[in-house]
Amino acid sequence: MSQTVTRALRLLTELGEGERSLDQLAEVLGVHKTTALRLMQSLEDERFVYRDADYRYHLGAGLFALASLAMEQRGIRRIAAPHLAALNAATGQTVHLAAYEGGEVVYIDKYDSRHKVRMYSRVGLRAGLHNTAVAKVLLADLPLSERRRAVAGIDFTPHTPHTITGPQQLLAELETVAAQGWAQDHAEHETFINCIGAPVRDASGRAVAAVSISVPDVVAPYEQVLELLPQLLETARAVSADAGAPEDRLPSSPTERK
Amino acid sequence: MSQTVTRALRLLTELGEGERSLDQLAEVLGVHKTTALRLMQSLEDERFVYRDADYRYHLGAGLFALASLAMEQRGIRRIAAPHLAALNAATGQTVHLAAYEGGEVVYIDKYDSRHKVRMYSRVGLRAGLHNTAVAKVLLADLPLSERRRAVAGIDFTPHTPHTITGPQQLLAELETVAAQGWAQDHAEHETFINCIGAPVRDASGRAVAAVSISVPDVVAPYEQVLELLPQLLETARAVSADAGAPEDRLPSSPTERK
DNA sequence: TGGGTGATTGCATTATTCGCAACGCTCGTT
DNA sequence: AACGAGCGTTGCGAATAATGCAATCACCCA
Repeated sequence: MSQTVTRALRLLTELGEGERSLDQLAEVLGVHKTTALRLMQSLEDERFVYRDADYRYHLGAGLFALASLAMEQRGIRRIAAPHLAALNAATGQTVHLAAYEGGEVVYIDKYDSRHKVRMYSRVGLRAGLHNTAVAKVLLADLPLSERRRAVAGIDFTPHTPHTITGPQQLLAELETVAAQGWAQDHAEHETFINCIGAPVRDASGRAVAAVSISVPDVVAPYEQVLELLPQLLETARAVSADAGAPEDRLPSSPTERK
Repeated sequence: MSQTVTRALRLLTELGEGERSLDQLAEVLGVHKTTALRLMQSLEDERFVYRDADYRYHLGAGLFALASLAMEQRGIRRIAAPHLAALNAATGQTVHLAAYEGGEVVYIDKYDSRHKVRMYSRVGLRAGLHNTAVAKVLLADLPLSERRRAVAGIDFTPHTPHTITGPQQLLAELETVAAQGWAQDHAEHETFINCIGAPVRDASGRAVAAVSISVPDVVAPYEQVLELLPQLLETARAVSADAGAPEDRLPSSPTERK
């Protein structure tokens, strides 16, 4: 593990909070400002940061370029985009696209609700593995060994009275999810939000992403959220089809839950 | 300058091209794979990269998170988004948003043409300083000293017969641009593409970004592109107004060129 | 003109990175 | 079932590259 790289990345993360002077950055790392300077010079050289006329550092265009390449590499995002936009337009609700990556589930796209209530989530952030619909969908599709491993690492701190509290319970839930082809988060993450999620499959038949709709209580109660299920499954089906998923892995009509 | 950081960033850039194995990455740097491994471990720790089941490295979610923060910090991008989308929808042409940053001009947003012809540009990439409409707009707004400095650093390699070939010519052109409130690229970058660009100002009155429309010859000739000028200026005006630009810095109707 | 803030550079010290070699793991082959 | 190739990982001395200090420079304001 490289101390130098870790420091440089921490500086980048710090800049994510906003512009910083050299002294402020040195302070963050607890190093001499000379050290911070040289780290920043390298970052500046590669255009990951730039300095404005006041010598303040900002995140730079190199980062954009890289991020936009990364996004393109996730072809599923581009394929999904029009379908997600349509779903967002049709339902007016918050729509997320998430993927499994190295033991965690991260949001890779988001379409905001047309209501004032905004969700606390952002592209690049992790989704809770045991209390979000997208994570359940993705975990449910993993091979059993990896699924167990992922579940074993979860911190089951309850966020709400409905939060799943242990690995056994989650594994059982994942079986249900796998069987029915969709997942829900019934006030498990936030007391006032319900979600439903469905898998998106590519040509390999594996779930490479998950789509979800999130609805706050104030907008619609739980029962009405379930009524959106057909639209969600249809969206997931359309995206999967565009991604070349085999016919027999496409979701059919919703099945009864439990 | 930190060798370690530079290497780590080069690895990230390499991953921008696609997934890579550890050996491939070590090869790129010309170092022992142990060295590459430890750099990557640090990057992985901070979620800038992740490894798939085959131990191949990919760009990771930490990068997305950071880039999306960086985008948010550029408030102008969010403010401009609906107006750019509208301009793109109304004209059907490629629309760019660019900003000046540390001596260069970079694209910070892009809306694709609805025609098959796609432009070679991408969010995060640099725009040529002497052969693009957006750069002319932004350079024209700089204080004279900085403008001269920026112009001094330009490589005036001609791309087309129309490319501006020297600093004097460019500085003169920038005067024109500043006076008329918009810029053009008349086949200066690519023989078959014409652009027009206009400044977006914020509360300080400075040009913090530039909007442009790019049109390939095959879609419409130069003269027709100029007919889009009122729409472009109106868009720039609307974005500037939303960004709190003072009334007297807003563009008025187009003036005659030269 | 002078003092203060903040960035930058030269240099000696040493912590940190580096490459090597050995180990371990997985997978495909015989 | 044993073998071997291919890759990723780890332990450890060698030495390179990062570090902090102090001095210098550049700029702004009183």
